[in-house]
Amino acid sequence: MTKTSLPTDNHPLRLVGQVFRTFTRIVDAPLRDLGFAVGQMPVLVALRMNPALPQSELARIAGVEQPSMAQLLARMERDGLIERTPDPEDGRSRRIALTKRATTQMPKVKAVMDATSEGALEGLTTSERDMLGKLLARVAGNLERMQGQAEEED
Amino acid sequence: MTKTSLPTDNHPLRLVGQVFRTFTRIVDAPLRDLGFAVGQMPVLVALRMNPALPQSELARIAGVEQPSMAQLLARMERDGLIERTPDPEDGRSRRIALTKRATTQMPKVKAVMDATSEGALEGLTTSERDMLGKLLARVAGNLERMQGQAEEED
DNA sequence: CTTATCTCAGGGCCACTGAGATCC
DNA sequence: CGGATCTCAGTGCCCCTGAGATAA
Repeated sequence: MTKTSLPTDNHPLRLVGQVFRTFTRIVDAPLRDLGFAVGQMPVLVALRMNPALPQSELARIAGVEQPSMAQLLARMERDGLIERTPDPEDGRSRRIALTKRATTQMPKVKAVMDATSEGALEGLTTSERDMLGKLLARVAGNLERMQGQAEEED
Repeated sequence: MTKTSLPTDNHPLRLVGQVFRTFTRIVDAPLRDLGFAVGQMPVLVALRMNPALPQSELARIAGVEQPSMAQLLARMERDGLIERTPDPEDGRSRRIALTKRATTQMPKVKAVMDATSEGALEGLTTSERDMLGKLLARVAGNLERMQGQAEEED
């Protein structure tokens, strides 16, 4: 029972931060070797499911402001991961798509992510994994709701 | 109803990232109003439990390199949150301690963190919270182990 | 004219590596 | 002399706000 008093926080939320940071640190080097970065994952996933999206939509999906997404996409364009082509139907907008090179590399990216995820979940049964996913989804839902409410209070 | 969440990648790990980012975004503003930042939380918790630690120890606790911690502490010193005093027993080292002002503000910081955590966990029963904590702890343990192994492979 | 989309400019935080200075 | 501790300098990423330009 000793355990240098951590009476203050039993918050699972602290653990979430720790898991996130450690995961990021582990995955950072191999992704960098492939020419990718951790922050790009939401964009990659979105573009794999939907091959041509406007910047505003990507910002919405990733939950960041537009200039933040613009900057992220600028880095990705610089690194040859995406292409921006004019939207024929809207002169203000440009469609974002993965380059051939990025598409080719995607399986390796996915392999890195999957292998690390599998390592992280090692020793958990299928039903435990399922439970973890469901609990996290509920927490994520709560937080999204809280964030939405905060935005209405201008 | 477009519903951005096509269940292609169900990794709980993706959810962890989402939870972490949303949580950070929510607490960021109120903490900033109090003069604190999210990245300082590990330091604050460590210093509240142990009132005078060397920089190297804080870096170890937070799991970052020394220059990263030095920079974080420089910002905290600039903002009047910590003080560095010479270590009487080791001329190379300086002891880091919270300022009176920071100590005074700590309850408010804790209140923000606790309230947001509670909101995030809303609707989860006690046993579900417990389960979530235990599963996350196991995942965190797996990742720490993986990170340790990676470091041995220079 | 108003609104939406994107760009540009500038600021801040947090992480890293590499190269020292200083003390044990 | 090593080795530990911290500083300094430079880099990169990702996020923000505010102020435009341009097209719907």
